[in-house]
Amino acid sequence: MAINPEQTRKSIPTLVKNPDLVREKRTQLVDAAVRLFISKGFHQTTTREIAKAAGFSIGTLYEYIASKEDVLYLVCDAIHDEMQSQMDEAIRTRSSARDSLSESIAAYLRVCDRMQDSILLIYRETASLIPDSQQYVLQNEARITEVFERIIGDGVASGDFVARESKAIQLMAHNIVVLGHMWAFRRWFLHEVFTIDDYIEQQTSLIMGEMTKD
Amino acid sequence: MAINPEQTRKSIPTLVKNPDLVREKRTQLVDAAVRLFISKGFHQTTTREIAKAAGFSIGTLYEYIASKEDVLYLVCDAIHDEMQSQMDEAIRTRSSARDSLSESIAAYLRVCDRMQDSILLIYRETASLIPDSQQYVLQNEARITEVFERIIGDGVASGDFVARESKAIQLMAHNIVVLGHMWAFRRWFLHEVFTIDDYIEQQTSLIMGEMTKD
DNA sequence: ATTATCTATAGATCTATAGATAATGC
DNA sequence: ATTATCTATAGATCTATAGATAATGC
Repeated sequence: MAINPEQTRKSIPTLVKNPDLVREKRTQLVDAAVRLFISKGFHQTTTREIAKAAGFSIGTLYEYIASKEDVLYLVCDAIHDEMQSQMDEAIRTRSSARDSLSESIAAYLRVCDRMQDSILLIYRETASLIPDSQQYVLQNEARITEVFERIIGDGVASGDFVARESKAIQLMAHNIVVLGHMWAFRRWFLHEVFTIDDYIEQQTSLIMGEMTKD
Repeated sequence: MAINPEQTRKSIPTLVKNPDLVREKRTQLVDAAVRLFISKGFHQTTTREIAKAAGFSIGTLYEYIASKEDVLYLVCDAIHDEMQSQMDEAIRTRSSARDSLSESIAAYLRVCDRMQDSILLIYRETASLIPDSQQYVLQNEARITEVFERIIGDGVASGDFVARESKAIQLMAHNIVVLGHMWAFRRWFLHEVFTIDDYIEQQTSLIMGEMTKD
C-alpha cells in the first residue's frame, strides 16, 4: 500500500460507509454552508441552519462530519478546488512569455472577480480552523501562487523577462495573487472607481512594466 | 452648537457620567480586548474574559458599553488610531518627491511590521461589525490611503513622477497600503524568505519603478 | 443485519441585566 | 443623593449525541 508522500488534503471522518453517498451529501453540505458562511459568517451560522439548508437533519449532519469546524475545512478546501479548476481552464501558455503572463494575470483577475465572496470568506475564517487544517489551506494558497512563479520563471529563463533571483520571482508571484484578492477585499473603493477591465489593464501594466523594464 | 460635518468616529453609549473615567476604563478595556481578540478571535472571546482581563467585573463592563460588538468597534478604532499616529510620526516630506515617496513607503511598511497582529485582526473581524460601524472602519482605512495619494499627487504635479490621472494615483496608493497588509497576511511565506528590510527594498523598487518609468 | 436517517435533548455555554452594595460629595 | 461597581442569574442559545425508526439487501 503506497503512501502518498505529499498529502494535500485532509480526510474528514464520516460514519457513513458508502463513499459515493459521502461525496454527494458533502457536496450538498458544502454548497449550503458556503452560502451561509458568506452571508452570516462561520460563528453566526448554527449547525442546525447548515443541516436544514443542506436538506437533512442535524443528526444526519453529524454522520458526515465530526465537528462544526470540519464543515469550515470542507468549505475552504472546496473553494480552493474551484479556484484551481477555474484557473486551469483559463490559463494557457502562449508563444511569448509576455503574452503568457499578461493573459494569465487577466484570466486570474477575472476568476477573482467571480469568486469575490469566497475569497473574502477564506480571509475571514481561515483563522477559525485548527492549526492542522490551516496548514492544508495555506498549501492550497501556495499552489495557486506557484502557477505564476512558473510562468515568470520560464520567461526569465528564456530571456524575455529581466533576470531575477528566485526569491524575487516568488515575491512577484505573491504580489499578483494578492492583487486579485485585493479586488475583493478593497471593493468598497475599487468597484466604485474601476470596472474589472480597467482594473486588469492597470494592474497588468504595473506587473508587466516591472518584468520587462530597462 | 456647531455640528461637525464629517463625523469620523462613532460614539459608543456609556452609563458612566465622568468622561475622564470613561476614557481611562475604555483604554484598559481595549488593551485587554486587543490581546484576547488577537489570540482567540472576537467570537471565541467571552465578555467575562474581557472584563476580567481589563480588571473589572462583567457588570461594570456593561456600564461602559452596551454590547459586545461595541468592544470590537472600540478595538478597531483604537488600532487605526495607533496606525495613524505611528504614520504621522514616521512620515516626513523630503526635498524630492522621489525621496518623500520611497521613505514614506519604508516607514509605512515598518509600521505594518510592528502592527502585524492588529492588521490581521482588522481583516478578520471587520465583517463582525454592524454595517454602520463598518463604515467608520472603512473611513479610517481610506484616510491612511490618502496619505500616499497626496504624496504621489504632489510628485505628479511637480513633474517628478510620470503624469497620471487621479484614478491611477488612487489605485497606486491602495496598492502601497495593501503591500503593507500583505506583509502581515502572507507572513507564512514572506517571513520565511525575506527580512523586513529585504521586503521594503523589493517592494519600494517596484512602486518607484512604476512612478518614474520612461 | 446493516446502513442511513431522524427526533429529542443533555449539557454546557454566554450575553446582558436586575438589584444590592460601596464610595463620593453636597 | 448620586455615581460607580459588584454579585447573581434569567433567558436564550448551540453543539453534539443517544436512542428510535426507516430503508436496503442477504
